[in-house]
Amino acid sequence: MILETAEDLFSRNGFEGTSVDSIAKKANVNKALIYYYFENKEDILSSIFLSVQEELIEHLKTEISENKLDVRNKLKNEIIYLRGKKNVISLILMESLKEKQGNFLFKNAEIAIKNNQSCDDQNMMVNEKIYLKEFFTGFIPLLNYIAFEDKLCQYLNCNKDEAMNYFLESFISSHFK
Amino acid sequence: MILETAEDLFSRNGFEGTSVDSIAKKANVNKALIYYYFENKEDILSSIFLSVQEELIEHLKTEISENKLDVRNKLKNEIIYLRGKKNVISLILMESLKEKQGNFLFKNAEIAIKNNQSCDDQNMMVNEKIYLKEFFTGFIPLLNYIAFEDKLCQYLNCNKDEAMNYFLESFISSHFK
Amino acid sequence: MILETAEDLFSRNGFEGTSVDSIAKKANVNKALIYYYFENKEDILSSIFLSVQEELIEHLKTEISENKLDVRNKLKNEIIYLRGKKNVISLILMESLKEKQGNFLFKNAEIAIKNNQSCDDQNMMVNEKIYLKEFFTGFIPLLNYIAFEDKLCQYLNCNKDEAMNYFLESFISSHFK
Amino acid sequence: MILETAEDLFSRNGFEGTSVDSIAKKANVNKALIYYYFENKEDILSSIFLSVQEELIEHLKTEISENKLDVRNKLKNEIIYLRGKKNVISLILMESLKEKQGNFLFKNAEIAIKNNQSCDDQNMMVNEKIYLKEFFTGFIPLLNYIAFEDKLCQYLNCNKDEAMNYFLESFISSHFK
DNA sequence: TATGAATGAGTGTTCATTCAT
DNA sequence: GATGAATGAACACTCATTCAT
Repeated sequence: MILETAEDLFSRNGFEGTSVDSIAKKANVNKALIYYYFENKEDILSSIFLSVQEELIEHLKTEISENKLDVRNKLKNEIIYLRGKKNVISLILMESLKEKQGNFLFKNAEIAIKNNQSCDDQNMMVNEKIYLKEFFTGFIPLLNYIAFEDKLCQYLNCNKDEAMNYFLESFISSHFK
Repeated sequence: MILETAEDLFSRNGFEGTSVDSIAKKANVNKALIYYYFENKEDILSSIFLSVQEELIEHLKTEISENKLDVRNKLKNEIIYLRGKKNVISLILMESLKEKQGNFLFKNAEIAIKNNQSCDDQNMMVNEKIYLKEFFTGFIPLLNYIAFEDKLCQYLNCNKDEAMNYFLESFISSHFK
Repeated sequence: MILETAEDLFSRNGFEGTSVDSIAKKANVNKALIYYYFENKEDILSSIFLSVQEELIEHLKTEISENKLDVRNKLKNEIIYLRGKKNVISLILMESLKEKQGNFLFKNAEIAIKNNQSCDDQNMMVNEKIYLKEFFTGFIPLLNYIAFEDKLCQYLNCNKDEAMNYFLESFISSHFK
Repeated sequence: MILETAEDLFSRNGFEGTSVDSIAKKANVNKALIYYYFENKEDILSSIFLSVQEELIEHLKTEISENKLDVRNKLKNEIIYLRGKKNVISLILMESLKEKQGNFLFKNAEIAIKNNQSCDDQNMMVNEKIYLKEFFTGFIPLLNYIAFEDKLCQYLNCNKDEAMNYFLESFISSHFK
């Protein structure tokens, strides 16, 4: 409950823009209790990141098995799945841009890319070239789509399904030439 | 000087992660003087965003004129230009993900996309489809490359020129099929 | 075990500088258990003081019996004995200087002085004059020597035996003219 | 004003037993203002100690000049002078007993002892032996007398002048044999 | 006895902002 | 323009203490 609330607030206002007080209040727990479970505010963030990573690994396993679908439907399912992770995705993108942050985003991209690689071609190594390609034309656009979808639909005054279809079309035609 | 310092600190630590005190100290000005020039902390951020937008418009004008170059060299020049704007790009990406933020990123993308459009085909409207395509397969990857270039090169243990070439290659082959 | 740990931490960091948490952690007991044995934090301190007083009385009894030794050797033995009580002595000196503290130090001095008096001259009352003399030229220098011995040896860069001998010499020649 | 108040509260309740809040309240200043003048709570303590040391050095200079008086009257004047420093003396004694504290007490004792030495015998070095003698039979009893005078008079139910005379008598006869 | 979880009030410290000059 | 001083509210974090089991 604390972690869910923290994730929500962090993703809305950023890590520094969220007070532990506000987490406590929204999660309906005593502030001191938060410090009973977490060493400090940073530890809350780390815990969120840790559980995301575990979930990602778990998710990638299940993904491999549903091989029957075509690319478009696979991606559609992926987007629907990722929408549920919108908050944490925004948070990761946001915090990864800061100086102090570690390589959480890069590491997770590596995990995901390695996983995809192993489907297509078992022998291919994840070298810099592949990493950069997958990262900037696959990973980043996808995560940013999830993070910006709502706001952008509002800005463009279009509905989400339409936007998703347009995004899918251009993403597929660009990423899987 | 104040704006430059603020831009630097905001981009490193985020808006909320930066105190007006720290800006004053680093810019070597009295803290109260900052409040003489700016209404409040938010106003500093707005001013940065405003000048970025003006600069973007100016930049897009000059870009049109250098039509002699091929796509690759045009992009290379663009990346070299944008590298000088790394801080503010990180800042915009970072802050645009927050709830309270407006549509600054979307507006600037629109300006840039319209500009590009007008080169290729003056009559084509910037509809949702085009916007989404350009935004997620052009604008976002490019800005994220600028923002993450240094950190990612460190993570992958490769040099910037190599990384840029790989990025350019995959960006061109995906974005300009 | 709790009392020993508390004594140790109180003497190092002072009463207010020591948290019940830190006592529990260092004593390897549950924090709530401390409150099962002691009413509150103050009660821990009182218990320490109480047991010190009991020990003092016991100690003074045994002291009388070993009358065969000369002053110097008696004092030497006393210092060696008191060294084992260094922590609690520091604690008493420290806390006795605070406003809220009672007369624990004065009372114990009285007990000790009365005891000494009764050896020399049973009929002599412990009047103010004697008390003040014994307190400030006997009790206080001795306890402070115990409390400061280690730190002072480090400061003066001398060894403990040497320091003790010098202390004994000046203490005897001043206190037992 | 802040320093005076802090000195007062620190000496009553100890450093850790005094909150910055309480200092601000009693000194009638905004709490944040305290942090405008001092880096942190420790810095307040250091500042007190620093000014004490400066005052001590200044005081020792003036002391040398009034050579006409006999020992007893000199000491009496000294006690009257030190009474005005009662708070800070308690504080120093108290804090010096803690683990984390530096050698402030020892250093000041050294300054004072060196000064006295130079009066009596210019050629005599302040070696360990002299230091220990002066520290434990001179410095410590005197400071403790100042620190405990009031409380002890209350405990013994005697008046201050009487107590001072008794103390002076035993101090002189022990320290200046 | 013993413990994990919980809490209200407090801690030191920093914040954005203002004011008098 | 420019500054040192000032402030109330908030900050992250810890405290002594309690409760349910």
